Amino acid sequence: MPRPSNKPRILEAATDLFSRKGFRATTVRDIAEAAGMVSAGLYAHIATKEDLLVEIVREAAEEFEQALAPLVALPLEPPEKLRQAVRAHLEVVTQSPARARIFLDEWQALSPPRRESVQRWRERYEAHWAAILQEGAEQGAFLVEDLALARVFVLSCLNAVNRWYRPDGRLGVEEVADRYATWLLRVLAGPVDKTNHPR
Amino acid sequence: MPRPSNKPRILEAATDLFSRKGFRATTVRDIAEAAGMVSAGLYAHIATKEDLLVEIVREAAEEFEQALAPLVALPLEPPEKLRQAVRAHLEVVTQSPARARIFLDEWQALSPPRRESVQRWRERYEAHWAAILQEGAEQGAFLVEDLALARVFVLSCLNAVNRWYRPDGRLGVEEVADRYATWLLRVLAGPVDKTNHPR
DNA sequence: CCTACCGATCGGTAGG
DNA sequence: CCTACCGATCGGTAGG
Repeated sequence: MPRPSNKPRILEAATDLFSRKGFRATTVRDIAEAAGMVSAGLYAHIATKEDLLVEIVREAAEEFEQALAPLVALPLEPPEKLRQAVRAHLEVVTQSPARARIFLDEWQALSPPRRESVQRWRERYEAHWAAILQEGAEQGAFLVEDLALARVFVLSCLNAVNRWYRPDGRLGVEEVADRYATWLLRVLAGPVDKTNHPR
Repeated sequence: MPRPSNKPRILEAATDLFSRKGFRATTVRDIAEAAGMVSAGLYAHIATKEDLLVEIVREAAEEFEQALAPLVALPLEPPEKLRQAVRAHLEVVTQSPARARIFLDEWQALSPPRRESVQRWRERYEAHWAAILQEGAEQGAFLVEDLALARVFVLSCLNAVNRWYRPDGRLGVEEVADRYATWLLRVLAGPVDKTNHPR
């Protein structure tokens, strides 16, 4: 009978600590204690503290990827696709807040060789958003002038939710997603000129 | 004749290092070297490394405050006031990027007693934005349903510019400010219902 | 602002 | 996964 490894406990402890205190401010002794062992015991499961951070970032990247990728291929009207993408992203951001925070911010503590692979994961995820916006622009549903800037704008708003959202707060994630989607669709709908003046 | 103190050099070095590497990853030896002295020499000017961070956050808070406060009292139409506020905020964010980053993020490395005064500076600044939005709502120019959420939304987008803006990039800060202001005004203009269907 | 230094703590290893 | 430990580095001080 294989008894359960404690690796998941270590990852869980590190995720919580890295997200709350930051990678540099977290010691291997902190992690070991939270996982119920002494610091030397960690090294039966990991090679370095930095590997732990990479592994958490990878988990988080997969979580974002799996939330969004299926949606991108769906045959939806662009506004509805955007609305569902906003909801999917915010669900990850609010329901795995520690992992999400590490994917969004704390990966920057990695040293250059490992940063680059993380950067590729991030670019791959952002490419899904580019595709959603591109599709909306091609179909004439999104009239925004600068798609690259619009993508940055959209993801800025959404990612920041990770910093302020609290599960016991005034708004649930569905409410935030609905309002944010509505607002972002106003941005993407393009200039509204009720008087039909030429611009 | 009072010769010029090296305190400004220390602050400048610490601002650069804290913003690039983070507070925890920056050593007092790093700062001293960048300021042209040995680490013990720092302590002729400061009491602790943390004091240095507090001082930088205070400088940054003042810079944001001085950019926005005069504007808030001006007799401008709400959309124009918002546009000018966006520009003022983004100018600080892009022209003092290191200081701004410390005001926006790195202050969280402070331990609880000092964090609280920083939090008050931040709340004071955010109150100006609340006032701008409130005024627009009262005058009927901004029709957004949830002013508190709108303020978070607006500041999220604007603050994130600090993370991606590069002086040698495709867009200058004026262009980013103009487009962002346009987009945010679409959000704040409220629902546009060209067909006059009831909602 | 420098030389010299300190106690604490860091990430990680040896050996079982 | 533990006991025992290591070299490096940390923020900061003494004394001038």
